[in-house]
Amino acid sequence: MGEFSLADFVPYLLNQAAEQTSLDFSSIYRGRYNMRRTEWRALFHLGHFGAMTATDIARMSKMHKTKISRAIKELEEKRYVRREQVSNDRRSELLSLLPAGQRAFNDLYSIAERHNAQLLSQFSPGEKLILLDCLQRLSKLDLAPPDQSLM
Amino acid sequence: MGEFSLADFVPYLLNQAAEQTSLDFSSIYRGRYNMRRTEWRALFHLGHFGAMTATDIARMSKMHKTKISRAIKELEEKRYVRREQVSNDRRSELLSLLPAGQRAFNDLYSIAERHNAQLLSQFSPGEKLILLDCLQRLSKLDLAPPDQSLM
DNA sequence: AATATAAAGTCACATTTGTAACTAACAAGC
DNA sequence: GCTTGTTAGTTACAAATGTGACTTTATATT
Repeated sequence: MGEFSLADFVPYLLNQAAEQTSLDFSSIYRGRYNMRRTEWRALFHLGHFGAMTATDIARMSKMHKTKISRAIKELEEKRYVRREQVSNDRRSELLSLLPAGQRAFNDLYSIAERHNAQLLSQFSPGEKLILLDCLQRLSKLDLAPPDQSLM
Repeated sequence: MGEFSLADFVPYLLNQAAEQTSLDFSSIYRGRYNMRRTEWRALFHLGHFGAMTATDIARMSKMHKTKISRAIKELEEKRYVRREQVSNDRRSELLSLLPAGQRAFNDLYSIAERHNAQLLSQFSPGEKLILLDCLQRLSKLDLAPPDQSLM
């Protein structure tokens, strides 16, 4: 590798890009639904992957469990999410979207989709493939759906 | 448009990747020099680009000026940075590294370099080129608001 | 059964951040 | 001179976050 510049420093670049790309979208879920980023993320997981526990969300999103706890509390007060005792383990609560939460998710999801498409539109198909693959590898995402049988 | 997954949502991926990749490095500048991330970033800018004002750092790093202000205050108390009245405009202060700051920068810079090389080592040369190029384009992107009617 | 260990989730406290108001210095217009 | 507006940087207060302790429940060992 040749000369090392700030412009080639990956964590820095990722941060800059993350700031830049999430700015306008955050104003939307905040303005429309008065949601914080952690709430949007939790809602996204529940809407996209279906009902799961707070621990599942924490594992998949890599957010700390206290952040999840607070986000869920907010979403519950907004009547977006409900808790259920579903297993024989009374410690864990299965979270699922209520109608209002489902509507908010559908709305924001479609906006996210368009926003994402717009961001990616500047890249060629080959660049898109490599970019997404590299980012997934860098983030070491654990996107495996929750396996109930393991719990 | 095909199936849209969280794993393909660029702002989300960027955030995850940014968190993941800056984690181990942050423990270094925190453990060795008791610096927060904003301090490290400000120090990085001063070390890499040379003396500049707080406003310059804010503009280049896209951090808010209050964050910069607090970071500079900390760096000044650690005797890493000094302020100078250099122009005829007495509002602005030129910031530059003091010897201890320069040493900290050199140390951390070389670690960042190795850390970066290690992060990139998992990618092929072609992937590296595309990844860095895409990230640079994403971080400089100035998107028009997708839909004004949303506000 | 009794004990120890661990997990799900919450709470309390301290740190960090965002927002808006603020001071001080400049700059333009009248 | 005097406004009016702008910029550099700081401060104060509110909001968000990280950390660790805590409660309750489950599991493993003896």
